[in-house]
Amino acid sequence: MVSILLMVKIMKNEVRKFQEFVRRNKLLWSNEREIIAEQVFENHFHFTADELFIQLDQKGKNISRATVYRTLDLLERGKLVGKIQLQSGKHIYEHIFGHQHHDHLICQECGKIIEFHNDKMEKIQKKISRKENFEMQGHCLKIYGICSKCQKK
Amino acid sequence: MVSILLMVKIMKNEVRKFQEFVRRNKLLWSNEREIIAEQVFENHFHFTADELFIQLDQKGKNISRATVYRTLDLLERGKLVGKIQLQSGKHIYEHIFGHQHHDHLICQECGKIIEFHNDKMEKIQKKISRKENFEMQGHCLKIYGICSKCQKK
DNA sequence: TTAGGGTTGAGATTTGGTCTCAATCTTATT
DNA sequence: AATAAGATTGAGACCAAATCTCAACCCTAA
Repeated sequence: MVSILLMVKIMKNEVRKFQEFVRRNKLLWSNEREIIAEQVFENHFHFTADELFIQLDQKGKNISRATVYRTLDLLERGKLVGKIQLQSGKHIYEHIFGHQHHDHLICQECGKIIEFHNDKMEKIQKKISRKENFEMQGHCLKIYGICSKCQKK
Repeated sequence: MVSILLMVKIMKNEVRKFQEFVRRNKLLWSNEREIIAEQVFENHFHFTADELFIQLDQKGKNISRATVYRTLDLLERGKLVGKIQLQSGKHIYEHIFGHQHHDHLICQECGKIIEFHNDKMEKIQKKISRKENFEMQGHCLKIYGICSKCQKK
C-alpha cells in the first residue's frame, strides 16, 4: 500500500507576494517573516508596529521588536504595506497590495481615519512637479479635522 | 533743566503679534518668550527646534531646551509659525504670519524644500471633506521626489 | 508691596525606533 | 546529507527628539 502525503502550505496570497518580493531581492525567507506577514494581513485597516508586536506576543510568538520593525520596513519596501505618519509623530501601517492608492482624513478627536481618492488632485500634483522640474516620487496628503460623529458630541 | 527719556521698545511686528496672542490667552509675557520669538523671526525659511536652541546658546542666551520647545508650541498655537513633519519624523518650523498658506515639495536627496500654493487643490479638499461630513481644520500635503539639481548629479 | 499663580531651568524620563554582535538559520553547492 | 557562506535573529544597549518634574523665580493685578 502506498500513501502519498501531499504537503501543500496554504499561504495567503499577500504573504506569497511578500515571499516573492523577498526572493526576488535575494533575501532569505524565514519563519519570522512568514509569521509577521500573516499577522499583518490578518489585521484590517491600520495598526502600529508596537500593536503588531503585542499581538504576536499574545499569540505566543516570540519575535523580537527589532524583527517586527525590520520586517515592516521590508513589507513597505515591497509596497505591500504603507506607512503613514500621524501628526503626533507616530507611524501607522496599512495594507496596500490590492488596494487603490488613497489619502486620509484624520479626526483630531477620536483618531478615526477615512480614506479617499481623487484623481484630479493627483494630476494637479504632477503638474506642479513638472513646473518645478521636480521628479515626483510620491506624496502624502492628510486632511485634519473633526469627523461627523465627534461633531455631534 | 528737564530731560525726558522716552523708552520705546522697538519690537518687530511679528513679535508684537505674538505678545498680543499671549496676552489674549491670559498668559504672561516673559523675557524668554521675547528672545525666542525674536530669534524665530530672524530666521528665514525653515529651522528645527534644536537649531533654534543652538542659535540662542551661541548668542549667549541661556534659555533651556524645554522653554524653546514650549515657546515654539505657543507660537504654533498662535498660528505665527507652522510645524512641518519630515519623512524622517523630524520637525521643522517656518513663519506663517504674513505669508500665504502653501504646501511643500521635498527633495529626498538634498532636503531642499520648494513651496507652492494651488487654489484648485484646496477647493477639492474642502469638497471631499464636505462629502464626508468632516469638519476640515487643516491639511498637510508633501510631495516627495528629486529636485532638478539632484537629478543632474 | 504683596500674593497668587504662571514660567523657567536642569536634568530625569519617555517614546519610538535603531544598532550591535554572537548565535542561529537559510540556501546553494557538494 | 554535509558544508560553507552569508543572511537573519534576539536581547538589550543605545539614540534622538521631545516631554515632564518641581523648586526657584518672575509677572501682573490689586
